Amino acid sequence: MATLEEIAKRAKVSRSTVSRVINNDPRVSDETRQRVLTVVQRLNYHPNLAARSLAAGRTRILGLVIPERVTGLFSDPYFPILIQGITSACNAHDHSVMLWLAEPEYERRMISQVLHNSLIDGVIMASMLVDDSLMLSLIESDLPFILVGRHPTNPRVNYVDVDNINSARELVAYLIARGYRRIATITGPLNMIAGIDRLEGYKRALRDAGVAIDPNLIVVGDFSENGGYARMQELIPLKPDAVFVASDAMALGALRAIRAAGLQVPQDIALAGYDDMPFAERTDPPLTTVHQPTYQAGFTAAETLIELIANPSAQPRHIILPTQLIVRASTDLNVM
Amino acid sequence: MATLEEIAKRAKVSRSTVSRVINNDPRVSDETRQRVLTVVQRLNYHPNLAARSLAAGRTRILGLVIPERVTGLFSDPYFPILIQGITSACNAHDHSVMLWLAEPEYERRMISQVLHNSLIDGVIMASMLVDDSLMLSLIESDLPFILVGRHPTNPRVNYVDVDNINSARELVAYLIARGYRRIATITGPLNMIAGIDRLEGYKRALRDAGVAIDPNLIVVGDFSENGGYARMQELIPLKPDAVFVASDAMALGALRAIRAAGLQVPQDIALAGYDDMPFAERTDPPLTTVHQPTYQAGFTAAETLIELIANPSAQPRHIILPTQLIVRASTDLNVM
DNA sequence: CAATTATTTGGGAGCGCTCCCACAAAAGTA
DNA sequence: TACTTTTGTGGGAGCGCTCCCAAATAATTG
Repeated sequence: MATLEEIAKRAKVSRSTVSRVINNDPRVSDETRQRVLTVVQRLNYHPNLAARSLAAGRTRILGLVIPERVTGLFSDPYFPILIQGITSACNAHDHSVMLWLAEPEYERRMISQVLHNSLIDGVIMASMLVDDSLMLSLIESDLPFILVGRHPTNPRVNYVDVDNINSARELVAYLIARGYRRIATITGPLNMIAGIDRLEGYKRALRDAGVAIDPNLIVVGDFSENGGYARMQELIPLKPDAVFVASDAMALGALRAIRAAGLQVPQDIALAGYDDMPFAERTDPPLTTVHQPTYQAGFTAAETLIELIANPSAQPRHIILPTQLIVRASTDLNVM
Repeated sequence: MATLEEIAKRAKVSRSTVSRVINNDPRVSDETRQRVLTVVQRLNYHPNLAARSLAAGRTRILGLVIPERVTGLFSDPYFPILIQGITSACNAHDHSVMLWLAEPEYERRMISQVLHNSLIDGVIMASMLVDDSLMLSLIESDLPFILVGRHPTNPRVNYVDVDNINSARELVAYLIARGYRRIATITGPLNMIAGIDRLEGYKRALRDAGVAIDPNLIVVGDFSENGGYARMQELIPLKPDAVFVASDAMALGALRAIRAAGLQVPQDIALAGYDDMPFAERTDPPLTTVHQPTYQAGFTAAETLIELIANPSAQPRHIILPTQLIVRASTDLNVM
């Protein structure tokens, strides 16, 4: 494998000049640049990233950390779509991605790998728990990082998120407007900010409309399909007329549970999810839900992180992406 | 951040000795080793990977390349599960993963990134096309790599796979044994080896049973749910009594198409998939399919690659993992 | 036209580690 | 006792790059 020095010799310039050329330093004459580039291409030269990293302290590699407490979480298409957005942005900005799935049994090792890695310029963390220990370590470290999903308390933490509270509120307000009154909810895990916020949105909608909040109609789920099935089974005897489920994956399970009980959606129970996963428009009946731009969130997170790496003293970024209420037949027979 | 030299000074030994300790070299006295380890822990020292890589030429990082031609391919849970297996093995062997989703528009750049990266010790490629250009480059390079999915022609290429031909044959043979005769198939893409092999298994089963192969009953799909829906619509007018769909994701689409046509599974058309994805047991009716150990495939691929890196002159590895026919109600009302 | 400034180039130092060789001390052998 | 072997340790060289400073050359200015 060719080295800088070889290219230099071949192009009859110094190591430094070649380095300038491959790093797009303007202080090189066009003539020399051209000569160097020719040799670079002829020898198919690529700089050694390890050496570059060692000398410059930058690698153009982003670390991506995804929790994996619930194995099923990762078979939800949310993360794959998010990853696509991230890798797209990385491709567009000539960066690469290192991936860690946070297996609890290796947590300590992973944390030190990520923090002391010296091979990544920054970290993207997706939907961690509010008290995640890696996140606490990151806050103390000086490694740039960004969350997908807001941090509830620390305003200095960068994040990309959607307005979970208001979008959930809007969805439940819609259910109320449709005439439903006994509205239950299956929440996400309440140690995840998305779970907390969507529940808060549910409560606000009821409060805004003067509908009493019945604690029995609030059951805590785990974002998994099987969890949705089980929680829905608990809700059915309480005879809600509508259920807001905090994720489409859980809604899928809830739908099965309703069917298994011999009830119909939306005639007996109206059902609404959250996420607008690709399958939501193909369920039977199609699922009313909140569209959130998952791919875009990944893309934006990566792009913002790259900016933050270039400019570490920048103001904290709190980016809120727009959502959209998607009404389908699971809450209204007349739609689609 | 601490360096080797600092630890050495603090522990009153040389740089070399510290290096030996952190690399588990036996040529250190227990006493010295203990003293060094104490300092290492007190200072929370972690070797700089870039420096190590530069000096030693090894990084303990594996590259993972996943095709992304069809965006939907990645929202199929197959890849997430595979990735879980890979990262698990990496965790167990103290390795890390760099991820590339092969976006066609960046193909050339990705190839050179992967090949000239000097930051990865080897590459895992998942279900590439048979003539993938990165794979061709890898064959010419001396970077160790392993495929998930066999290579049809080159016996020197390492792979982990299942016996797609025989498992598909077994499934179709089961359909024949159940009395179905007019058996159609929706294949995978025929530029992927899994697509080719599963079709071959289908043909062999028919041939073995002396059932004529009707080319009209063979339609080429793309492993996506929407593709399955569309291909099934084409098949319905041909009135097959059973359909072997080459992936569960496509089978999901096919199931919708059959329902949309007002037909019943399995009474009007029996349906069988392939993969045994988590959702297959939750469809209505549950889906007969072939279980393949996806997580295990990822785990084995990573582990084998790590071995190959340690021992580059090893014999090529062709690892076949076992599959299992899973019979559910979509082919037999009496089951489950 | 001399003096200043801008542009372009070269080479040394050093990033933090591993590998090799040298050497001292301890252990084994004739 | 003198020799070889084993065990443990230290230090130099160097991996391939970037960054800094100096020097040479070209362009600009009063």
